[in-house]
Amino acid sequence: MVSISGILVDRIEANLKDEGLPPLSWYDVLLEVERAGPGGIRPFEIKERLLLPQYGTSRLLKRLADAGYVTTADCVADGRGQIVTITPAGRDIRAQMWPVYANALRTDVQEKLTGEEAEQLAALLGKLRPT
Amino acid sequence: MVSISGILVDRIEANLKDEGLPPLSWYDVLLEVERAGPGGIRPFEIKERLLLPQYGTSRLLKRLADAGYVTTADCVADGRGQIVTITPAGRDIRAQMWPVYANALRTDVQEKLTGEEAEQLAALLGKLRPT
DNA sequence: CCAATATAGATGCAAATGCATGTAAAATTT
DNA sequence: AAATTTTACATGCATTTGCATCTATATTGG
Repeated sequence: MVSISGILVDRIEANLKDEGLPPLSWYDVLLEVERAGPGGIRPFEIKERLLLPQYGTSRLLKRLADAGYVTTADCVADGRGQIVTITPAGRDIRAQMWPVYANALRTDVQEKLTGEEAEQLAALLGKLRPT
Repeated sequence: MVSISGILVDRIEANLKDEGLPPLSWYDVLLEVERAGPGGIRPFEIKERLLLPQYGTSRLLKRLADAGYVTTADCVADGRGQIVTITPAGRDIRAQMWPVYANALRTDVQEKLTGEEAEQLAALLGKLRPT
């Protein structure tokens, strides 16, 4: 990543790697799956919410499943689809990632921005997020 | 790219691709090389300014050279190093990329932010940029 | 009901990236 | 000035990404 605001993401990635934790994209997916609760979530929903390409979603989920962080089951309501649910290990690793995520933002960002500026930034970036 | 502000970058990338133009990273490097003027620039300087990994810089420059957008020559003052300069074709392609870049920002960003907000965002992101 | 089309997901192949390491030429140390 | 360390850049290998395409099920139109 180069240019503009990739800096934030790069910092978080670097910190996660230093801690021996998975990349940020895993966090995003795990969060969606965890939020979905026991009913699980369909891969295409993850794709839509995270704006990931279809093949990216497919492979990310494969890696998460291989790592034991999610499980996938055939969807009874739709023979084409799957239902993804989080495992205890998945919950656990996401919990470990969260403070690194937050700290990377707090440490690196607050070094250069005031609290008010950080809030403004968050708000502005939030507005950019496609609906 | 997922998360936070990668959205901006993704949009620009998508627009560049639609126009059949090279990726954003090429723009960044070309801009540095062009700015350096006839004296050229050393790869390690590009690496430092763009926060690219060393191997990434090396390969990016190779692709740019293969595409005919830059030329590399041995550095007389330092036997280890090189001097990179832009070619007319390089200047040209960067000029083609610029409006796409700018428009992607203007179109996608200004749809959701007021002019004032856009300026704030640029200022905040600028502050994050490591020196 | 059948044909055509759309949707969910997987995957082969090529290109890009990350990591570790290699080579060669400074710069520094003693 | 010889030995050591640092700096500049390249590259082999594994992982990841992008693109195109494939399979299978669902939906829609006649």
